[in-house]
Amino acid sequence: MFWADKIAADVQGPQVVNDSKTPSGRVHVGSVRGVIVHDTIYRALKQAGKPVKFLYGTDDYDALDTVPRYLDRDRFERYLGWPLCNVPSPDEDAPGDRGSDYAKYYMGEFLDVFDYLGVRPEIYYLRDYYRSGQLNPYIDLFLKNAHLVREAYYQVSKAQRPDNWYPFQAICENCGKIATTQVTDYQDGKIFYTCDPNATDYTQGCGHSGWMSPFDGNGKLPWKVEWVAKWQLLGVTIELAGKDHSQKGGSRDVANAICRKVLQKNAPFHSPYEFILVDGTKMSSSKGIGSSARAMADLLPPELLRFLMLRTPPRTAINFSPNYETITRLFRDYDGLIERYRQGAADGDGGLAEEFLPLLYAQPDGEISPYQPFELSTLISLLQVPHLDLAAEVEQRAAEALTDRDRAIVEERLAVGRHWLENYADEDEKLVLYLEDAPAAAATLSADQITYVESLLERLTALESWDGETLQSALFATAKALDLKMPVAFQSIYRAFLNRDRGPKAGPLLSYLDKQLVCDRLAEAIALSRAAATA
RNA sequence: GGGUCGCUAACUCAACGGUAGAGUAUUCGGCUUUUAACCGACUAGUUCUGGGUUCGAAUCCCAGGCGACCCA
Repeated sequence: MFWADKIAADVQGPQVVNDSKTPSGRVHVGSVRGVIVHDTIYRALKQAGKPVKFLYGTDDYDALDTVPRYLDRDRFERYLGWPLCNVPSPDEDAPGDRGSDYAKYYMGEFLDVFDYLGVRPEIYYLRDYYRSGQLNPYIDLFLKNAHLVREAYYQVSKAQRPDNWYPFQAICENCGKIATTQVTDYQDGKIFYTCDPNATDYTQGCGHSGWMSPFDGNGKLPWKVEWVAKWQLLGVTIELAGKDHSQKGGSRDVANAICRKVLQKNAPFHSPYEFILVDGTKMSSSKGIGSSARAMADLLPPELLRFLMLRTPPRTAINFSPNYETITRLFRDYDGLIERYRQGAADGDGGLAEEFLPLLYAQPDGEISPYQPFELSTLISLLQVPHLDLAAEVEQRAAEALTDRDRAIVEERLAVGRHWLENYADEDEKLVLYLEDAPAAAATLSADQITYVESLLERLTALESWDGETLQSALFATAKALDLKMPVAFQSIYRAFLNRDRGPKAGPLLSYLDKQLVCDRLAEAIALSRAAATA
């Protein structure tokens, strides 16, 4: 059974799936996994006919704890420690509500990716629940039961809290920071707090202290406590967390304990999900282009990005880096499924065969619409042949006449190929034409290949026109005349010009080059190979 | 130091107590316009190691190794 369906099958009654994100800056692609995992569970529940809501929260009362390196440090440093919803937007003229504040700005960016991926939860902003007073009862409850919260922290994560520690972070009335305040008393609906200069290592409190109401947005519950309050307020029944939070004694563990102790009920269904690794190591947002969610959405069509995230069960790490190998494999796997689906292998016992479930859940709109697949690797290759009529080439290679949908997919794949070549391809993954000097492999032709190239040279010299088709014919005719196998013949060309054993269609490739250069190079390859053979 | 997850064919992964499979790569064969394409076939594994449970273990248990990550 597919992992999401298994989760869906195991729960009873109406479900509320929840996930959330702290919009502290640009979001890297690892965060997309949680989004897709929850969305897939949501879809599986719907598929199973169970009543379900899907919520996604913005933790915008969290403090700004670092200025991302892509922002102006001088401008934002003074807001360190402030709730994200009170920090100004990096671009105050941004459209919609993105100009209003920092949280809305970065959440907006992330939500663009949701939209792209067809993920449509009900979005909420924690600031609204704090300011409107909807969290007041829970704030009161946890402040009154501070001893139980301390106990949970201690028992689960061995974190000692002093007896006068209260689970609340006030927004300092004097300096606006939420990260620096410590609450040491709660009486008659008021907290006593101090804005401690040494509370954090990234910003200083102002030293202010006083009594204040903790309600209506004057501050927040600490994260692990807030989690529990959210569950209760929203009726959450399913919420997974990244494995960093899911360790024994980790934040989820603590939250679960608080839930049991204070609310005396079980926490929502939970399961950890793994990270996305790049070259076997965790990705970090400081690695640049490959890692941002936006960048990945710019490279991959939505169904492919979804497919990448959901075909691997949540507990297994996904290895992904945008190199030739990985990217072409992803498309090949996806297209392979599409092809099998198209061939009518879709029906299983009483529904879609299990192997197609990842395909189904990968569709942003929930409908699989098949097409005639084209290998991305082929298209990438074709893209690099100068002067090639791509549309005609694809048309000609197609097994069946192309439909409009097929053409649209090919166009999309070509766009992926171009984008990849421009932004991700290493030099040795690109086709490099050796225009100046003969590459090393030019000296490695076999005796047969030397004969072939000699014969080819004669034929080429006699050619009147220099177009791709004519050249392609000449290459074939020469091989045929010598009764040489095609791969062997063509290898000599690729070695002489590309320093590799295989390459794209050779005729158009050579037609791009000057005739003299081609002839000189072939002669040079013969000479070099002969010299190497006698040496 | 403690913890979580993982280790299966050359590579990426599947099988989750019942004959270890798939894709890719390799190899071989086919293809008179095909050349990073297509078609076909073969090959591919002490399931990290060592113990244990079981009629039966890749699968469950214990110990160790390696790797990634988390917490201190």
